[in-house]
Amino acid sequence: MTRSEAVDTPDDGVLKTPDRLRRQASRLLSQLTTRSDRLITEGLAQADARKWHYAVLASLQDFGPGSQAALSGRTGIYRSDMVSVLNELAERDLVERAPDPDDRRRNVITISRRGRRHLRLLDKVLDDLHHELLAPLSPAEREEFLQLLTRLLDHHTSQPS
Amino acid sequence: MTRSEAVDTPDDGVLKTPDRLRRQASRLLSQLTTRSDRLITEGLAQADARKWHYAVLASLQDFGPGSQAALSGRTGIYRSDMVSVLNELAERDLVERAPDPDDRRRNVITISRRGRRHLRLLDKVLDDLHHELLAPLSPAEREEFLQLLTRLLDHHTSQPS
DNA sequence: CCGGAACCGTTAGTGCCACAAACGTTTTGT
DNA sequence: ACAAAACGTTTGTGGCACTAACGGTTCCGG
Repeated sequence: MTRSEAVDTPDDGVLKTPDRLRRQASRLLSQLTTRSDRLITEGLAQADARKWHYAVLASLQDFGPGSQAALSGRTGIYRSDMVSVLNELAERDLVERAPDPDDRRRNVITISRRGRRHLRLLDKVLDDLHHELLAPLSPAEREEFLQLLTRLLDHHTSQPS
Repeated sequence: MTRSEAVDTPDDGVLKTPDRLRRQASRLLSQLTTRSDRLITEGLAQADARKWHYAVLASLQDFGPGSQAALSGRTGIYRSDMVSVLNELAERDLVERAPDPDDRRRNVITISRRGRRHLRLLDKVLDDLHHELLAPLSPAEREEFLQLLTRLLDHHTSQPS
């Protein structure tokens, strides 16, 4: 009978996480984002895509051709990382990368016909994935959730201090 | 006058992000989490801590000493990564790591007096940081936000399929 | 008109995080 | 008694956000 606890500590806290952790917004955010990222990444992988592909294609579709720097600005992807994203897109013939005759520093990126078709597919795939991601929320709650996220993000992107 | 666009394209979309991206929950989540993580990481760094330190210390305080595997379960930190976290905590004398005489596979991790004091400091620091993180939301909205996050996370941790 | 500053795409590399694989040691189940 | 499992540890992987530096090009001020 060396086990001095088992009586008044009914072995409850085996896998339990402290409440202070459970209620931390930062922790909830990062854990949920981990799940969300995995969901999206795996879903897009089945369409031979990564989430950045979608961002670039959507930006091209909605705002027209642009330089890599412009795409970086629109999508938030770093220009360093943009290179390999465009390599992947170009090698799948979803975009065309051509030197800009007016400014020989630049490449002009254009979405192709296949790119447009692929974008429609990805739109559908992502729609389904987000349905799965937000499954437990009612339509009104989803809207509320997006609003809260947007407000928080706007706040922290405009005044980073 | 070779610039053939500037007229009917009033240079609107320079930094603009497509609405489909702006309204993607997964994207909002990961962007906000990036900001949140940076905020927390930098804030904790000023207290010579990382966020995992807090998770481990809080778990020890709330549920008592435990093996590294138990701490992994409580905090969600992988056992591989737990090693270096405990090294850092032990080298700061915030926890004690001793072999378990009853099961020589295990180490028993115990929070120290200094650890308890440090945990109180971190609690305060994190409280301030979360105040900053959630600044744009009213108290009711913060509660709503936490609820939504919790429900989503619970849903995706219980049934991962 | 010329020289430096700024911009462009690109390469390489950093640090953090979630996670997987394998290993020696020790304990457990049958 | 012997295989299976658990434990702590080391090492490695892949993704992401981000920095630094580079050669090439264009812009701008004197």
